[in-house]
Amino acid sequence: MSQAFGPYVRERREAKPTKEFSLRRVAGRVGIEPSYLSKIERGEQPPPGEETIQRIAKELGEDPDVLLALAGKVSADLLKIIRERPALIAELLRAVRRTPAKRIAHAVREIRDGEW
Amino acid sequence: MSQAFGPYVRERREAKPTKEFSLRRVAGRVGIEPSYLSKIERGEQPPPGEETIQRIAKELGEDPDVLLALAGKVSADLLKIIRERPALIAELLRAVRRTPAKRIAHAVREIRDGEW
DNA sequence: CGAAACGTGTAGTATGTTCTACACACTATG
DNA sequence: CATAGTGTGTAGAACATACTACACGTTTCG
Repeated sequence: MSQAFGPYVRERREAKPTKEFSLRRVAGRVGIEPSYLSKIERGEQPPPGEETIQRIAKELGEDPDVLLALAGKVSADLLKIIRERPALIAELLRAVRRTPAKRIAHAVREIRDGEW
Repeated sequence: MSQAFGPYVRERREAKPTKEFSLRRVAGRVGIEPSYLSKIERGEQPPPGEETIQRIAKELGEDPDVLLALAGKVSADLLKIIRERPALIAELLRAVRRTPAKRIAHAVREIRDGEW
């Protein structure tokens, strides 16, 4: 669960063209110790907490949900959505487990735009 | 988050007609210390871990997802479903956030049975 | 009435999570 | 070449999570 997150972040960060994305500067803007980010990127430490991951995502222009998933986590706001109607949403999630992306996207459109 | 779980479990357990549902016996079958269950039911301790909640749910015939929600948690298998396709499922969940239950149930049926 | 079962109080413990602080050796640059 | 910046190593620490072990007084019931 934690071996994918670090290297991915490193790769994304190093893909940036400017010197503004040195490990130390990114760590500084994210608000963590450089040594901590270093260990995380090399997978020596497990991924940081959600808030820190959100800031890393913003900093690197990555999708927070994807980054959180790589860290084995799920965004707190999604958890809240589930907890508000657990039986219903659990049913929905288990229904989409093996559903092709196309079909889910179609359902999203229907839900949003109203299908009647 | 934790003040609802305990009392709800207590109420459900005490609603059982037989002596097989004494705190001690339930704790025994669930595999935890009676004093621990006692404290949980009175909200003196936070809810137990997911596995324990699952066993309590089974023992009392309750919906595990609902019990987990009362404990401020979400089932690990649902988290896995999200983590497998984070962007897509996150979009789906945020789309259903304020959608009436009826409409979600309709979408579930469509997803399951195929709407074309 | 005595033993078994009851619920609860007290006192811990093991493990995981999420970080900080600082020193070090190397590299790039003005 | 001095200095600023780089990534990393070591050593922890604060806090949360998820429990156990056992003793105590009370109630139930054969």
